[in-house]
Amino acid sequence: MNDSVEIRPRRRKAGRTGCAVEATLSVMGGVWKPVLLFHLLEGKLRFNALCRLTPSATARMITLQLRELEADGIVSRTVFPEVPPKVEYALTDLGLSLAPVLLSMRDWGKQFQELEPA
Amino acid sequence: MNDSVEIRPRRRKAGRTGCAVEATLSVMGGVWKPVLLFHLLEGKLRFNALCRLTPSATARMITLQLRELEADGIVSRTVFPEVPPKVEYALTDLGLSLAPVLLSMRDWGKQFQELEPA
DNA sequence: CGGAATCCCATCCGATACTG
DNA sequence: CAGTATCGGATGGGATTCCG
Repeated sequence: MNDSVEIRPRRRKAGRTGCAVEATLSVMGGVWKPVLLFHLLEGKLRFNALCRLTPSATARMITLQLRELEADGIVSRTVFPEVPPKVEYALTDLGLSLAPVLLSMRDWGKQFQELEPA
Repeated sequence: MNDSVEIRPRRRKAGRTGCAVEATLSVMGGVWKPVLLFHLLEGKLRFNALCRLTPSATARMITLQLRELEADGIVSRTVFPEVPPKVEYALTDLGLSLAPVLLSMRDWGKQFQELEPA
């Protein structure tokens, strides 16, 4: 399956293109990462719980996004060796430091939803 | 060119999927919108100025993103009828209300860049 | 339960050329 | 200067199936 060729795609694309905002986006860019992180603000969650909280994303996408967040040190993944399997995701300290960003996004979204009757 | 068929793609996808964060992302989601908006926080900018401030994006993408932001009432576009042409982009009041989100993103990115020597 | 692998089509987006 | 038009390759991501 693996041709032993480390692909490593466009990761770290905008690590420091000069703009601090791009650095943030290199970590939490994408449509679902902020949503996943926001849900994790309230505490650790199992995989299926995250799926239920994010119905607009497929399980596949949630897996991929979580893997990237894990690789960036934003979330931790704990596997409990039991049957049936149980995996818990939680924010790391670094992930927790994103709280101000996530909360301001939630606040703005709440305001926006109120003035958008559509 | 136009078959008079309003396509209107996946816009308004996550207007109110229940999660306020998704509502915010439906407006400022995407890789370059936050960057463009952040630059506009400091005042109105001409098209080429935005291009210079966002070298990682092509002019084409900047145009498209600005058009979406304009349609969502986040930025305004002012054309000056002179030669050579001159177009200025600025935040609307609604766009300005995104400042807390943009600033917290900048703050986090700055911190992140400092502890990332790479 | 929590994934990984594969298929495969829709779209994104860069490059290029042209315009008022 | 500030775009638009078009093409074509790359990518994204949904659906499905299978596995420990």
